[in-house]
Amino acid sequence: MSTATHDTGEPGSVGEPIRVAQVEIRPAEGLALIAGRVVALSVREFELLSALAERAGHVVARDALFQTVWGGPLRRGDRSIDVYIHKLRQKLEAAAPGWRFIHTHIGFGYRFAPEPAA
Amino acid sequence: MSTATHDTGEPGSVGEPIRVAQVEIRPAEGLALIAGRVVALSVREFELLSALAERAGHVVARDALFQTVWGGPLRRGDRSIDVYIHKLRQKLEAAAPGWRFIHTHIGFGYRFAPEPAA
DNA sequence: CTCCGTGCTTCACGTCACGTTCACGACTGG
DNA sequence: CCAGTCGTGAACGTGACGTGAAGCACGGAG
Repeated sequence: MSTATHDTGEPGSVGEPIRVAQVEIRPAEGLALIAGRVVALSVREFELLSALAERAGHVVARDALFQTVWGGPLRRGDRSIDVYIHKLRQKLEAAAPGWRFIHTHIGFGYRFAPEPAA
Repeated sequence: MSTATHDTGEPGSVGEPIRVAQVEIRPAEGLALIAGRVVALSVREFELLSALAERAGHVVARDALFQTVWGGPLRRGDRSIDVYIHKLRQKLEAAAPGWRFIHTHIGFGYRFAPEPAA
């Protein structure tokens, strides 16, 4: 099931690599590896992916996501999250064709979970 | 670990996960797991399932159900409940073929209880 | 200083999911 | 047989999300 790493640690301590299936995130280096390939991510993209991957398998609310990555309350009508989810999905799919990583839960938020494209 | 659980202990409020047989409900995430599979539910579907599962094994009156999920008195002729029970049954059966979860008690309401279809 | 590339935000518009209501058929109890 | 209740599919208005492009801000190169 879950990749052992049941993180009991706080996300505040940047340093622990996150591994979920074929996805590896190295906070210390600002680097992400998907299916063995290096994926260049910007700061926002990287933190968004981290926030999602840290709670892999769980739905993360848009609210909480924005709070974590942007550091403030999500203003109504703000579409930044959507845009960056889109950019992430593009890069992830480019690195691992045939896989889906970020799932939308309308009205709630997003869930990170590597699955075959079905 | 992460979010400090705001547990009011109130039934119907967002709080602890509900587990009944192979069904797991996570109110905080709007997520349901049936037989180990993630079942994406809309807000209404999710709250309806929660309301039923919270009183698993008991018959919940249509009145009470509507009050809990829709938050108002059930208007005569309103079929919303029926429609959403139908949607729920579809998704539940899709996730766990051969099982029946929601049982009709004509004139009274519905009862949540996982049973083999046989 | 000016030019230019990169990254983040905002805007516009199309698409789709959600929730409500309607319609019709099947079933129940009297 | 009749009236009421439920199952189920479909239509429809609304809002949420996906997505491409434009607009800013910033920093480095020339």
